[in-house]
Amino acid sequence: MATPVLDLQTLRKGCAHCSLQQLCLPAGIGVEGLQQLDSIVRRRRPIARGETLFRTGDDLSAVYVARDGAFKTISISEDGEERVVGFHLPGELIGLDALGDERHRCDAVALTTANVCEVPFDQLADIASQVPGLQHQLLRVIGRSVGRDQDHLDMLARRQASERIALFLHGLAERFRHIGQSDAQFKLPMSREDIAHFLGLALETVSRGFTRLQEDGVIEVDGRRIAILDRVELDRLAHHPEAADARRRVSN
Amino acid sequence: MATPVLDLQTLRKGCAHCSLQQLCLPAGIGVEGLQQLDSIVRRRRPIARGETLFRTGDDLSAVYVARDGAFKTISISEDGEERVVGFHLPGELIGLDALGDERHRCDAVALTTANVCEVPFDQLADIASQVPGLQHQLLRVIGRSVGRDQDHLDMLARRQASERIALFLHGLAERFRHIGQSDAQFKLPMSREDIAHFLGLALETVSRGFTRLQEDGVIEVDGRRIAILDRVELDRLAHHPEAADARRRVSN
DNA sequence: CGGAGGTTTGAGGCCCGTCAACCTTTGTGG
DNA sequence: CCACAAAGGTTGACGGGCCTCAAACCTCCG
Repeated sequence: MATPVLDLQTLRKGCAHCSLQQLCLPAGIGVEGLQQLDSIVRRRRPIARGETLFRTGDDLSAVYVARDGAFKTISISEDGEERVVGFHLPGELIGLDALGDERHRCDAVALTTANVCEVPFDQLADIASQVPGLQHQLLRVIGRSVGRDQDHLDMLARRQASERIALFLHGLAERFRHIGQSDAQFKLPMSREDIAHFLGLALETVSRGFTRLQEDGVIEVDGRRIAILDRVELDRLAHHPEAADARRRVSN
Repeated sequence: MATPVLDLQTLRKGCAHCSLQQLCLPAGIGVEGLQQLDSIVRRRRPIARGETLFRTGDDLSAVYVARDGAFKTISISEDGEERVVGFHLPGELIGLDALGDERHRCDAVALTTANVCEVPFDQLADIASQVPGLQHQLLRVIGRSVGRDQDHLDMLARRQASERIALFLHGLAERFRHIGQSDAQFKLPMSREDIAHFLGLALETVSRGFTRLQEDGVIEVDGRRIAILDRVELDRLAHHPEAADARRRVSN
Protein backbone atom coordinates (compact mmCIF):
# COMPACT_ATOMS: atom_id res chain seq x y z
CA MET A 1 0.00 0.00 0.00
CA ALA A 2 3.03 2.23 -0.28
CA THR A 3 2.77 3.98 -3.63
CA PRO A 4 -0.72 3.86 -5.15
CA VAL A 5 0.03 6.85 -7.34
CA LEU A 6 2.92 5.11 -9.04
CA ASP A 7 0.75 2.09 -9.49
CA LEU A 8 -1.87 4.04 -11.32
CA GLN A 9 0.72 5.54 -13.62
CA THR A 10 2.02 2.10 -14.37
CA LEU A 11 -1.44 0.80 -15.08
CA ARG A 12 -2.07 3.58 -17.53
CA LYS A 13 1.02 2.91 -19.52
CA GLY A 14 0.49 0.23 -22.09
CA CYS A 15 2.80 -1.76 -24.32
CA ALA A 16 2.83 1.17 -26.74
CA HIS A 17 4.82 3.24 -24.28
CA CYS A 18 7.05 0.46 -22.98
CA SER A 19 10.75 0.73 -23.65
CA LEU A 20 10.97 -3.01 -24.16
CA GLN A 21 8.36 -2.99 -26.89
CA GLN A 22 10.72 -4.07 -29.65
CA LEU A 23 12.12 -6.98 -27.63
CA CYS A 24 8.86 -8.25 -26.26
CA LEU A 25 5.66 -9.70 -27.64
CA PRO A 26 4.46 -6.49 -29.39
CA ALA A 27 7.38 -6.40 -31.80
CA GLY A 28 6.21 -6.33 -35.38
CA ILE A 29 2.45 -6.38 -34.84
CA GLY A 30 0.07 -3.70 -36.00
CA VAL A 31 -1.80 -1.07 -34.05
CA GLU A 32 -5.01 -3.02 -33.69
CA GLY A 33 -3.11 -6.15 -32.67
CA LEU A 34 -1.27 -4.13 -30.07
CA GLN A 35 -4.55 -2.95 -28.61
CA GLN A 36 -5.86 -6.49 -28.39
CA LEU A 37 -2.68 -7.64 -26.68
CA ASP A 38 -2.72 -4.64 -24.40
CA SER A 39 -6.25 -5.42 -23.29
CA ILE A 40 -5.29 -8.77 -21.77
CA VAL A 41 -1.98 -7.79 -20.18
CA ARG A 42 -2.18 -7.26 -16.44
CA ARG A 43 0.41 -4.98 -14.94
CA ARG A 44 1.15 -6.04 -11.45
CA ARG A 45 2.18 -3.99 -8.51
CA PRO A 46 5.88 -4.31 -7.69
CA ILE A 47 7.06 -7.77 -6.69
CA ALA A 48 9.37 -7.86 -3.68
CA ARG A 49 12.67 -9.66 -3.70
CA GLY A 50 12.10 -13.28 -2.75
CA GLU A 51 8.46 -13.38 -3.86
CA THR A 52 7.40 -15.97 -6.42
CA LEU A 53 5.41 -15.68 -9.64
CA PHE A 54 4.54 -19.36 -9.60
CA ARG A 55 5.63 -22.58 -7.97
CA THR A 56 6.33 -26.09 -9.13
CA GLY A 57 3.04 -27.89 -9.80
CA ASP A 58 1.00 -24.75 -10.42
CA ASP A 59 -1.22 -24.77 -13.48
CA LEU A 60 -0.07 -22.74 -16.44
CA SER A 61 -2.31 -19.74 -16.13
CA ALA A 62 -0.09 -16.99 -17.48
CA VAL A 63 3.35 -16.15 -18.78
CA TYR A 64 5.28 -13.23 -17.36
CA VAL A 65 7.70 -10.59 -18.56
CA ALA A 66 9.70 -8.37 -16.25
CA ARG A 67 9.79 -4.70 -17.17
CA ASP A 68 12.68 -4.22 -14.76
CA GLY A 69 14.41 -6.29 -12.11
CA ALA A 70 15.43 -9.90 -12.46
CA PHE A 71 14.16 -13.40 -11.70
CA LYS A 72 15.53 -16.87 -11.32
CA THR A 73 13.71 -20.11 -12.01
CA ILE A 74 14.74 -22.95 -9.75
CA SER A 75 13.95 -26.58 -9.20
CA ILE A 76 14.48 -28.36 -5.93
CA SER A 77 15.72 -31.91 -6.39
CA GLU A 78 14.52 -34.73 -4.18
CA ASP A 79 17.66 -34.53 -2.08
CA GLY A 80 16.93 -30.88 -1.31
CA GLU A 81 19.51 -29.31 -3.60
CA GLU A 82 18.45 -26.16 -5.41
CA ARG A 83 19.31 -25.92 -9.10
CA VAL A 84 18.96 -22.67 -11.01
CA VAL A 85 17.27 -23.46 -14.31
CA GLY A 86 17.58 -19.94 -15.65
CA PHE A 87 18.00 -16.24 -14.96
CA HIS A 88 15.49 -13.87 -16.51
CA LEU A 89 16.18 -10.25 -17.37
CA PRO A 90 13.63 -7.66 -18.55
CA GLY A 91 11.93 -8.60 -21.81
CA GLU A 92 12.57 -12.33 -21.41
CA LEU A 93 9.50 -14.53 -21.11
CA ILE A 94 9.06 -16.44 -17.85
CA GLY A 95 6.81 -19.46 -17.47
CA LEU A 96 7.42 -21.37 -20.69
CA ASP A 97 8.50 -24.38 -18.64
CA ALA A 98 4.81 -25.25 -18.32
CA LEU A 99 4.09 -25.39 -22.06
CA GLY A 100 4.67 -29.14 -22.18
CA ASP A 101 2.08 -30.43 -19.73
CA GLU A 102 0.41 -27.25 -18.51
CA ARG A 103 2.05 -27.55 -15.08
CA HIS A 104 5.01 -25.53 -13.97
CA ARG A 105 8.11 -27.60 -13.33
CA CYS A 106 10.03 -24.95 -11.43
CA ASP A 107 9.58 -21.94 -9.13
CA ALA A 108 10.05 -18.37 -10.38
CA VAL A 109 11.60 -16.18 -7.68
CA ALA A 110 12.32 -12.44 -7.82
CA LEU A 111 16.01 -11.64 -7.30
CA THR A 112 15.27 -7.95 -6.88
CA THR A 113 12.12 -5.94 -6.52
CA ALA A 114 10.60 -6.06 -9.96
CA ASN A 115 7.66 -5.02 -12.09
CA VAL A 116 6.17 -7.67 -14.29
CA CYS A 117 3.49 -7.93 -16.92
CA GLU A 118 1.25 -10.94 -16.55
CA VAL A 119 -0.19 -12.33 -19.78
CA PRO A 120 -2.99 -14.90 -19.37
CA PHE A 121 -1.89 -17.74 -21.55
CA ASP A 122 -5.19 -18.94 -23.02
CA GLN A 123 -6.09 -15.45 -24.13
CA LEU A 124 -2.61 -14.94 -25.53
CA ALA A 125 -2.95 -18.10 -27.62
CA ASP A 126 -6.37 -16.93 -28.82
CA ILE A 127 -5.14 -13.57 -29.96
CA ALA A 128 -2.03 -15.09 -31.47
CA SER A 129 -4.12 -17.11 -33.88
CA GLN A 130 -5.98 -13.96 -34.94
CA VAL A 131 -3.15 -11.46 -35.19
CA PRO A 132 -0.77 -12.64 -37.90
CA GLY A 133 2.36 -11.02 -36.49
CA LEU A 134 1.78 -12.04 -32.90
CA GLN A 135 1.98 -15.78 -33.43
CA HIS A 136 5.22 -15.26 -35.28
CA GLN A 137 6.63 -13.07 -32.55
CA LEU A 138 5.48 -15.46 -29.84
CA LEU A 139 7.39 -18.25 -31.56
CA ARG A 140 10.44 -16.00 -31.84
CA VAL A 141 10.37 -15.13 -28.16
CA ILE A 142 9.97 -18.80 -27.28
CA GLY A 143 12.84 -19.55 -29.63
CA ARG A 144 15.09 -17.04 -27.90
CA SER A 145 14.30 -18.74 -24.63
CA VAL A 146 15.26 -22.08 -26.17
CA GLY A 147 18.46 -20.45 -27.36
CA ARG A 148 19.32 -19.30 -23.85
CA ASP A 149 18.72 -22.81 -22.58
CA GLN A 150 21.16 -24.10 -25.16
CA ASP A 151 23.72 -21.51 -24.13
CA HIS A 152 23.23 -22.78 -20.60
CA LEU A 153 23.76 -26.36 -21.75
CA ASP A 154 26.90 -25.28 -23.51
CA MET A 155 28.25 -23.77 -20.28
CA LEU A 156 27.43 -26.81 -18.20
CA ALA A 157 29.01 -29.21 -20.67
CA ARG A 158 32.38 -27.50 -20.21
CA ARG A 159 34.58 -29.33 -17.79
CA GLN A 160 36.71 -26.45 -16.54
CA ALA A 161 35.13 -24.18 -13.97
CA SER A 162 37.01 -21.19 -15.40
CA GLU A 163 35.41 -21.71 -18.79
CA ARG A 164 31.91 -21.87 -17.33
CA ILE A 165 32.46 -18.69 -15.37
CA ALA A 166 33.94 -16.78 -18.29
CA LEU A 167 31.09 -17.92 -20.50
CA PHE A 168 28.57 -16.91 -17.87
CA LEU A 169 29.90 -13.37 -17.62
CA HIS A 170 30.23 -13.12 -21.37
CA GLY A 171 26.63 -14.18 -21.94
CA LEU A 172 25.26 -11.99 -19.20
CA ALA A 173 27.05 -8.94 -20.55
CA GLU A 174 25.58 -9.62 -23.96
CA ARG A 175 22.10 -9.81 -22.51
CA PHE A 176 22.56 -6.54 -20.65
CA ARG A 177 23.68 -4.89 -23.85
CA HIS A 178 20.67 -6.33 -25.64
CA ILE A 179 18.30 -4.54 -23.29
CA GLY A 180 20.19 -1.28 -23.54
CA GLN A 181 22.27 -1.45 -20.38
CA SER A 182 26.03 -1.25 -20.15
CA ASP A 183 27.85 -4.46 -20.97
CA ALA A 184 31.10 -3.13 -19.55
CA GLN A 185 29.96 -2.72 -15.98
CA PHE A 186 26.88 -3.96 -14.22
CA LYS A 187 25.55 -5.20 -10.94
CA LEU A 188 24.86 -8.90 -10.65
CA PRO A 189 21.29 -9.43 -9.47
CA MET A 190 22.10 -12.89 -8.11
CA SER A 191 24.29 -14.22 -5.32
CA ARG A 192 27.41 -16.34 -5.69
CA GLU A 193 25.35 -19.26 -4.51
CA ASP A 194 22.78 -18.71 -7.26
CA ILE A 195 25.56 -18.59 -9.84
CA ALA A 196 27.04 -21.77 -8.42
CA HIS A 197 23.69 -23.54 -8.66
CA PHE A 198 23.34 -22.25 -12.20
CA LEU A 199 26.77 -23.46 -13.29
CA GLY A 200 26.83 -26.74 -11.39
CA LEU A 201 29.75 -25.64 -9.22
CA ALA A 202 30.44 -25.07 -5.54
CA LEU A 203 30.00 -21.46 -4.51
CA GLU A 204 33.61 -21.30 -3.36
CA THR A 205 34.71 -22.26 -6.85
CA VAL A 206 32.70 -19.38 -8.30
CA SER A 207 34.23 -16.97 -5.83
CA ARG A 208 37.74 -18.20 -6.62
CA GLY A 209 37.01 -17.96 -10.32
CA PHE A 210 36.04 -14.30 -10.00
CA THR A 211 39.14 -13.59 -7.95
CA ARG A 212 41.33 -15.29 -10.50
CA LEU A 213 39.80 -13.28 -13.36
CA GLN A 214 40.46 -10.13 -11.37
CA GLU A 215 44.06 -11.10 -10.69
CA ASP A 216 44.51 -11.62 -14.42
CA GLY A 217 43.16 -8.15 -15.13
CA VAL A 218 40.16 -9.42 -17.07
CA ILE A 219 37.49 -8.08 -14.77
CA GLU A 220 37.16 -5.96 -11.65
CA VAL A 221 35.07 -7.35 -8.85
CA ASP A 222 33.52 -5.50 -5.95
CA GLY A 223 30.91 -7.70 -4.40
CA ARG A 224 28.16 -7.83 -6.97
CA ARG A 225 29.54 -4.99 -9.03
CA ILE A 226 31.42 -6.30 -12.06
CA ALA A 227 33.46 -4.32 -14.57
CA ILE A 228 34.79 -6.03 -17.67
CA LEU A 229 38.25 -4.67 -18.34
CA ASP A 230 39.49 -6.95 -21.12
CA ARG A 231 36.68 -8.21 -23.29
CA VAL A 232 38.97 -9.88 -25.79
CA GLU A 233 40.64 -11.93 -23.11
CA LEU A 234 37.28 -12.83 -21.57
CA ASP A 235 36.12 -14.10 -24.94
CA ARG A 236 39.26 -16.15 -25.36
CA LEU A 237 38.88 -17.73 -21.96
CA ALA A 238 35.28 -18.55 -22.76
CA HIS A 239 35.88 -19.96 -26.21
CA HIS A 240 39.52 -20.99 -26.52
CA PRO A 241 40.55 -22.51 -23.24
CA GLU A 242 43.67 -24.09 -24.68
CA ALA A 243 45.16 -20.66 -25.31
CA ALA A 244 46.41 -19.96 -21.82
CA ASP A 245 46.48 -16.34 -20.74
CA ALA A 246 49.80 -14.88 -21.78
CA ARG A 247 49.80 -12.65 -18.71
CA ARG A 248 49.94 -15.72 -16.54
CA ARG A 249 53.08 -17.14 -18.11
CA VAL A 250 55.33 -14.92 -16.04
CA SER A 251 54.05 -16.42 -12.83
CA ASN A 252 54.28 -20.03 -14.00
CA MET B 1 17.76 -45.69 -55.41
CA ALA B 2 17.55 -48.90 -53.46
CA THR B 3 13.90 -49.36 -52.58
CA PRO B 4 11.54 -47.25 -54.67
CA VAL B 5 8.63 -49.53 -53.87
CA LEU B 6 8.97 -48.95 -50.16
CA ASP B 7 9.21 -45.24 -50.82
CA LEU B 8 5.91 -45.19 -52.63
CA GLN B 9 4.25 -47.04 -49.80
CA THR B 10 5.64 -44.55 -47.37
CA LEU B 11 4.47 -41.63 -49.44
CA ARG B 12 0.98 -43.01 -49.56
CA LYS B 13 0.74 -43.33 -45.83
CA GLY B 14 -0.25 -40.09 -44.20
CA CYS B 15 -0.38 -38.90 -40.64
CA ALA B 16 -3.73 -40.65 -40.26
CA HIS B 17 -2.05 -44.04 -40.45
CA CYS B 18 1.07 -43.16 -38.48
CA SER B 19 1.61 -44.96 -35.22
CA LEU B 20 3.02 -41.79 -33.69
CA GLN B 21 -0.08 -39.77 -34.45
CA GLN B 22 -1.04 -39.22 -30.84
CA LEU B 23 2.45 -38.04 -29.85
CA CYS B 24 3.08 -35.83 -32.83
CA LEU B 25 1.58 -32.69 -34.31
CA PRO B 26 -1.74 -34.28 -35.36
CA ALA B 27 -2.79 -35.07 -31.81
CA GLY B 28 -6.16 -33.53 -31.01
CA ILE B 29 -6.91 -31.85 -34.32
CA GLY B 30 -9.93 -32.63 -36.47
CA VAL B 31 -10.17 -34.49 -39.75
CA GLU B 32 -10.02 -31.43 -41.98
CA GLY B 33 -7.08 -30.05 -40.02
CA LEU B 34 -5.32 -33.35 -40.41
CA GLN B 35 -5.75 -33.18 -44.16
CA GLN B 36 -4.33 -29.69 -44.30
CA LEU B 37 -1.35 -30.73 -42.22
CA ASP B 38 -0.90 -33.88 -44.27
CA SER B 39 -0.78 -31.87 -47.47
CA ILE B 40 2.36 -29.98 -46.47
CA VAL B 41 4.29 -32.83 -44.84
CA ARG B 42 7.02 -34.25 -47.03
CA ARG B 43 8.03 -37.81 -46.32
CA ARG B 44 11.64 -38.28 -47.12
CA ARG B 45 13.42 -41.34 -48.35
CA PRO B 46 15.45 -43.05 -45.63
CA ILE B 47 18.28 -41.01 -44.17
CA ALA B 48 21.55 -42.90 -43.75
CA ARG B 49 23.47 -42.96 -40.52
CA GLY B 50 25.77 -39.95 -40.39
CA GLU B 51 23.68 -37.83 -42.78
CA THR B 52 22.47 -34.43 -41.62
CA LEU B 53 19.05 -32.81 -41.74
CA PHE B 54 20.53 -29.34 -41.39
CA ARG B 55 23.72 -27.65 -40.36
CA THR B 56 24.66 -24.71 -38.20
CA GLY B 57 23.90 -21.48 -40.02
CA ASP B 58 21.23 -22.94 -42.31
CA ASP B 59 18.01 -20.99 -42.58
CA LEU B 60 15.02 -22.38 -40.76
CA SER B 61 13.11 -23.92 -43.64
CA ALA B 62 11.43 -26.85 -41.95
CA VAL B 63 11.11 -28.80 -38.74
CA TYR B 64 11.53 -32.56 -38.73
CA VAL B 65 10.09 -35.56 -36.91
CA ALA B 66 11.60 -39.01 -37.10
CA ARG B 67 9.15 -41.84 -37.63
CA ASP B 68 11.85 -44.31 -36.63
CA GLY B 69 15.57 -44.18 -35.93
CA ALA B 70 17.32 -41.55 -33.85
CA PHE B 71 19.17 -38.28 -34.25
CA LYS B 72 21.57 -36.14 -32.29
CA THR B 73 21.92 -32.38 -32.49
CA ILE B 74 25.45 -31.15 -31.94
CA SER B 75 27.35 -27.92 -31.81
CA ILE B 76 31.04 -27.65 -32.48
CA SER B 77 32.75 -25.15 -30.23
CA GLU B 78 35.49 -22.89 -31.50
CA ASP B 79 38.14 -25.14 -30.05
CA GLY B 80 36.81 -28.07 -32.07
CA GLU B 81 35.05 -29.90 -29.27
CA GLU B 82 31.73 -31.50 -30.12
CA ARG B 83 28.89 -31.05 -27.66
CA VAL B 84 25.68 -33.02 -27.94
CA VAL B 85 22.79 -30.63 -27.45
CA GLY B 86 20.13 -33.31 -27.56
CA PHE B 87 19.10 -36.78 -28.65
CA HIS B 88 15.89 -37.12 -30.62
CA LEU B 89 13.70 -40.21 -30.67
CA PRO B 90 10.69 -40.81 -32.94
CA GLY B 91 7.91 -38.28 -32.42
CA GLU B 92 10.20 -35.60 -31.02
CA LEU B 93 10.47 -32.40 -33.03
CA ILE B 94 13.90 -31.54 -34.46
CA GLY B 95 14.89 -28.07 -35.59
CA LEU B 96 13.36 -25.84 -32.93
CA ASP B 97 16.81 -24.42 -32.20
CA ALA B 98 16.26 -22.05 -35.12
CA LEU B 99 13.05 -20.52 -33.78
CA GLY B 100 14.91 -17.64 -32.18
CA ASP B 101 16.66 -16.04 -35.12
CA GLU B 102 15.58 -18.24 -38.05
CA ARG B 103 19.07 -19.76 -38.31
CA HIS B 104 20.00 -23.17 -37.04
CA ARG B 105 22.52 -23.11 -34.22
CA CYS B 106 23.47 -26.78 -34.38
CA ASP B 107 23.79 -29.73 -36.76
CA ALA B 108 21.24 -32.54 -36.79
CA VAL B 109 22.93 -35.90 -37.51
CA ALA B 110 21.28 -39.30 -37.95
CA LEU B 111 22.55 -41.85 -35.43
CA THR B 112 20.91 -44.70 -37.32
CA THR B 113 19.21 -44.99 -40.66
CA ALA B 114 15.96 -43.17 -40.16
CA ASN B 115 12.77 -42.04 -41.80
CA VAL B 116 11.72 -38.49 -41.15
CA CYS B 117 8.81 -36.23 -41.94
CA GLU B 118 9.80 -32.77 -43.09
CA VAL B 119 7.34 -30.01 -42.25
CA PRO B 120 7.95 -26.67 -44.00
CA PHE B 121 7.87 -24.19 -41.19
CA ASP B 122 6.18 -21.21 -42.78
CA GLN B 123 3.31 -23.37 -43.98
CA LEU B 124 3.05 -25.03 -40.60
CA ALA B 125 2.75 -21.64 -38.92
CA ASP B 126 0.10 -20.64 -41.46
CA ILE B 127 -2.04 -23.68 -40.87
CA ALA B 128 -1.51 -23.47 -37.12
CA SER B 129 -3.23 -20.09 -37.05
CA GLN B 130 -6.21 -21.53 -38.95
CA VAL B 131 -6.66 -24.87 -37.24
CA PRO B 132 -7.52 -24.24 -33.62
CA GLY B 133 -6.10 -27.48 -32.24
CA LEU B 134 -2.88 -27.38 -34.19
CA GLN B 135 -1.49 -24.22 -32.67
CA HIS B 136 -2.18 -25.65 -29.26
CA GLN B 137 -0.52 -28.93 -30.09
CA LEU B 138 2.46 -27.17 -31.68
CA LEU B 139 3.00 -25.27 -28.46
CA ARG B 140 2.70 -28.51 -26.50
CA VAL B 141 5.27 -30.25 -28.63
CA ILE B 142 7.60 -27.26 -28.31
CA GLY B 143 6.97 -27.33 -24.58
CA ARG B 144 7.93 -30.98 -24.32
CA SER B 145 11.16 -30.15 -26.11
CA VAL B 146 11.81 -27.38 -23.58
CA GLY B 147 11.10 -29.91 -20.85
CA ARG B 148 13.71 -32.29 -22.23
CA ASP B 149 16.23 -29.46 -22.33
CA GLN B 150 15.51 -28.79 -18.67
CA ASP B 151 15.97 -32.46 -17.85
CA HIS B 152 19.30 -32.20 -19.65
CA LEU B 153 20.23 -29.13 -17.59
CA ASP B 154 19.31 -31.01 -14.47
CA MET B 155 21.68 -33.84 -15.41
CA LEU B 156 24.54 -31.52 -16.23
CA ALA B 157 24.18 -29.56 -13.02
CA ARG B 158 24.85 -32.71 -10.99
CA ARG B 159 28.41 -32.94 -9.87
CA GLN B 160 28.80 -36.70 -9.59
CA ALA B 161 29.31 -38.59 -12.83
CA SER B 162 27.37 -41.56 -11.46
CA GLU B 163 24.30 -39.40 -10.94
CA ARG B 164 24.40 -38.03 -14.46
CA ILE B 165 24.71 -41.49 -15.93
CA ALA B 166 21.91 -42.96 -13.84
CA LEU B 167 19.69 -40.03 -14.73
CA PHE B 168 20.54 -40.42 -18.39
CA LEU B 169 19.52 -44.08 -18.45
CA HIS B 170 16.45 -43.35 -16.40
CA GLY B 171 15.28 -40.61 -18.74
CA LEU B 172 16.05 -42.55 -21.86
CA ALA B 173 14.09 -45.57 -20.62
CA GLU B 174 11.14 -43.31 -19.92
CA ARG B 175 11.26 -41.91 -23.43
CA PHE B 176 11.40 -45.39 -24.96
CA ARG B 177 8.37 -46.38 -22.93
CA HIS B 178 6.58 -43.24 -24.06
CA ILE B 179 6.88 -44.27 -27.70
CA GLY B 180 5.76 -47.80 -27.01
CA GLN B 181 9.12 -49.56 -26.80
CA SER B 182 10.46 -51.58 -23.92
CA ASP B 183 11.92 -49.54 -21.10
CA ALA B 184 13.52 -52.61 -19.53
CA GLN B 185 15.89 -53.43 -22.37
CA PHE B 186 16.88 -51.44 -25.39
CA LYS B 187 19.73 -50.72 -27.74
CA LEU B 188 21.45 -47.39 -27.37
CA PRO B 189 21.48 -45.58 -30.71
CA MET B 190 24.48 -43.48 -29.69
CA SER B 191 28.13 -44.21 -28.90
CA ARG B 192 29.85 -43.81 -25.54
CA GLU B 193 31.52 -40.74 -26.97
CA ASP B 194 28.14 -39.21 -27.85
CA ILE B 195 26.90 -39.88 -24.34
CA ALA B 196 30.05 -38.33 -22.91
CA HIS B 197 29.57 -35.21 -25.01
CA PHE B 198 25.94 -35.11 -23.90
CA LEU B 199 26.78 -35.42 -20.22
CA GLY B 200 29.89 -33.26 -20.15
CA LEU B 201 32.11 -36.19 -19.17
CA ALA B 202 35.08 -38.03 -20.62
CA LEU B 203 34.06 -41.13 -22.54
CA GLU B 204 36.12 -43.31 -20.22
CA THR B 205 34.09 -42.02 -17.29
CA VAL B 206 30.89 -43.05 -19.05
CA SER B 207 32.27 -46.50 -19.75
CA ARG B 208 33.37 -46.91 -16.14
CA GLY B 209 30.00 -45.71 -14.95
CA PHE B 210 28.21 -48.39 -16.97
CA THR B 211 30.60 -51.03 -15.68
CA ARG B 212 30.02 -49.94 -12.13
CA LEU B 213 26.24 -50.07 -12.55
CA GLN B 214 26.60 -53.57 -13.93
CA GLU B 215 28.83 -54.68 -11.04
CA ASP B 216 26.16 -53.40 -8.68
CA GLY B 217 23.50 -55.43 -10.42
CA VAL B 218 21.51 -52.40 -11.52
CA ILE B 219 21.87 -52.91 -15.27
CA GLU B 220 23.31 -55.41 -17.69
CA VAL B 221 25.58 -54.03 -20.38
CA ASP B 222 26.58 -55.68 -23.63
CA GLY B 223 28.02 -53.05 -25.87
CA ARG B 224 25.07 -50.90 -26.79
CA ARG B 225 22.50 -53.34 -25.48
CA ILE B 226 21.24 -52.27 -22.07
CA ALA B 227 18.94 -54.17 -19.75
CA ILE B 228 17.65 -52.49 -16.61
CA LEU B 229 17.61 -55.08 -13.84
CA ASP B 230 16.80 -52.97 -10.80
CA ARG B 231 14.69 -49.98 -11.64
CA VAL B 232 14.19 -48.97 -8.03
CA GLU B 233 17.92 -48.82 -7.40
CA LEU B 234 18.47 -46.89 -10.64
CA ASP B 235 15.92 -44.32 -9.54
CA ARG B 236 17.58 -44.00 -6.17
CA LEU B 237 20.99 -43.48 -7.70
CA ALA B 238 19.53 -40.85 -10.00
CA HIS B 239 17.56 -38.96 -7.37
CA HIS B 240 18.98 -39.75 -3.94
CA PRO B 241 22.74 -39.90 -4.30
CA GLU B 242 23.30 -39.74 -0.56
CA ALA B 243 21.66 -43.13 -0.09
CA ALA B 244 24.60 -45.29 -1.04
CA ASP B 245 23.81 -48.65 -2.59
CA ALA B 246 23.38 -51.15 0.21
CA ARG B 247 24.79 -53.89 -1.97
CA ARG B 248 28.08 -52.07 -2.05
CA ARG B 249 28.50 -52.00 1.70
CA VAL B 250 29.83 -55.56 1.78
CA SER B 251 32.74 -54.65 -0.43
CA ASN B 252 33.63 -51.45 1.37
C1' DC C 1 44.46 -60.88 -42.61
C1' DG C 2 44.88 -56.19 -41.39
C1' DG C 3 42.95 -51.89 -40.21
C1' DA C 4 39.56 -48.86 -38.24
C1' DG C 5 36.19 -47.72 -34.94
C1' DG C 6 34.28 -48.54 -30.59
C1' DT C 7 34.76 -50.12 -25.83
C1' DT C 8 37.07 -51.41 -21.64
C1' DT C 9 40.63 -51.15 -18.20
C1' DG C 10 44.77 -49.34 -15.75
C1' DA C 11 48.00 -45.68 -13.71
C1' DG C 12 48.89 -41.12 -12.32
C1' DG C 13 48.11 -36.35 -11.49
C1' DC C 14 45.31 -32.27 -10.97
C1' DC C 15 41.14 -29.70 -10.44
C1' DC C 16 37.49 -28.81 -7.60
C1' DG C 17 34.38 -30.12 -3.72
C1' DT C 18 34.32 -30.22 1.21
C1' DC C 19 35.22 -28.32 5.58
C1' DA C 20 36.62 -24.53 8.06
C1' DA C 21 37.95 -19.90 9.53
C1' DC C 22 37.54 -15.14 8.94
C1' DC C 23 35.82 -10.73 7.19
C1' DT C 24 32.39 -7.29 5.91
C1' DT C 25 27.85 -5.58 5.65
C1' DT C 26 23.27 -5.22 7.32
C1' DG C 27 19.80 -5.09 10.61
C1' DT C 28 17.95 -5.54 15.33
C1' DG C 29 17.51 -4.27 19.91
C1' DG C 30 19.38 -3.08 24.34
C1' DC D 1 26.45 3.84 20.86
C1' DC D 2 27.53 -0.84 21.15
C1' DA D 3 26.44 -5.89 21.27
C1' DC D 4 24.91 -9.42 18.69
C1' DA D 5 23.32 -12.28 15.01
C1' DA D 6 22.62 -13.43 10.29
C1' DA D 7 23.75 -13.35 5.51
C1' DG D 8 27.00 -12.99 1.91
C1' DG D 9 31.63 -13.31 0.38
C1' DT D 10 36.69 -14.59 0.44
C1' DT D 11 40.52 -17.49 1.41
C1' DG D 12 43.12 -21.66 2.98
C1' DA D 13 44.05 -26.82 3.57
C1' DC D 14 43.11 -31.26 2.19
C1' DG D 15 41.35 -35.31 -0.05
C1' DG D 16 38.93 -37.60 -3.66
C1' DG D 17 36.82 -38.05 -8.19
C1' DC D 18 37.51 -37.47 -12.79
C1' DC D 19 40.43 -36.24 -16.74
C1' DT D 20 44.46 -37.51 -19.33
C1' DC D 21 47.38 -40.67 -21.34
C1' DA D 22 48.08 -45.28 -22.59
C1' DA D 23 47.37 -50.02 -23.88
C1' DA D 24 44.64 -53.90 -24.90
C1' DC D 25 40.56 -56.14 -26.71
C1' DC D 26 36.58 -56.73 -29.60
C1' DT D 27 33.68 -56.59 -33.72
C1' DC D 28 33.06 -55.41 -38.22
C1' DC D 29 34.40 -55.10 -42.93
C1' DG D 30 37.12 -54.58 -46.86
